[in-house]
Amino acid sequence: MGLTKTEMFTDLQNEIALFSKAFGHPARVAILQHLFKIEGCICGDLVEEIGLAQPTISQHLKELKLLGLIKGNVEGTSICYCIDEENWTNMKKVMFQFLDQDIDNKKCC
Amino acid sequence: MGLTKTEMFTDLQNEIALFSKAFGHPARVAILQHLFKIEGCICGDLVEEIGLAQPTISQHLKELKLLGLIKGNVEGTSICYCIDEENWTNMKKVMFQFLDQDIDNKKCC
DNA sequence: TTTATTCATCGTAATATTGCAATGAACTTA
DNA sequence: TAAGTTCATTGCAATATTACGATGAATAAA
Repeated sequence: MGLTKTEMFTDLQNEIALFSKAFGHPARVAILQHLFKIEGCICGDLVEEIGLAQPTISQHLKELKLLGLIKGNVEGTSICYCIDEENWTNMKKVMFQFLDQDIDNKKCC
Repeated sequence: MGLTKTEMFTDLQNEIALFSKAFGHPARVAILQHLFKIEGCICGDLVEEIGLAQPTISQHLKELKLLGLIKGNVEGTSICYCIDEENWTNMKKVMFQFLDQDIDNKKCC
């Protein structure tokens, strides 16, 4: 029914899923990569950089901001976005722990 | 329109998004965690373990298999699933490179 | 004050995802 | 062969996501 049954899962599992969902669209990946490349803030040229319409970019930025991965500061008529270092570091810890598991399934398969 | 414009992005960006999408549902996170915990194969008890209906689990397994993150071997009437180590390692490389960027945005924000 | 710029929000259309009942396919066992 | 087990597939309903035109809010510049 398009409705994820979050109550059946642990907080950690839901957290991993939420972070992953944020990275689950190439536009958001591109936005984040650009923010890293710029090494600082980005004020305005994301629309040209990515190539989607302005409301679409704005929507993607909103999602990333809601999750806390980026933050935005008003700067005159434009807004300045950058990675939220602290939250990014926390997210990394969670994701690394999930991804970086070693496995030894010689038992079968 | 619900339709991602993949052609606007690089192969890497799309790849990161696809992997992330796979982790973007807590049921798939739980399935993968269980496969790691078991340290080998899992034949059948995933439905009880997760708590969703059998067709739903089957569908999630299919997605993970399609991406290559897990593989399944027929074993009598049941099927034995386990992590595909090689593909998992490759995925890790891609995801780590994306996630593990250091940033120094003292310039603003 | 008027106009321009920048970005957010609203509304809407289209596609995607999630979940499950019903059913089917393949194998095992009696 | 008949019945049981295990898992995949089909079909459907409901919700979520993506994208963008139109519009609005806030500020800057003329």
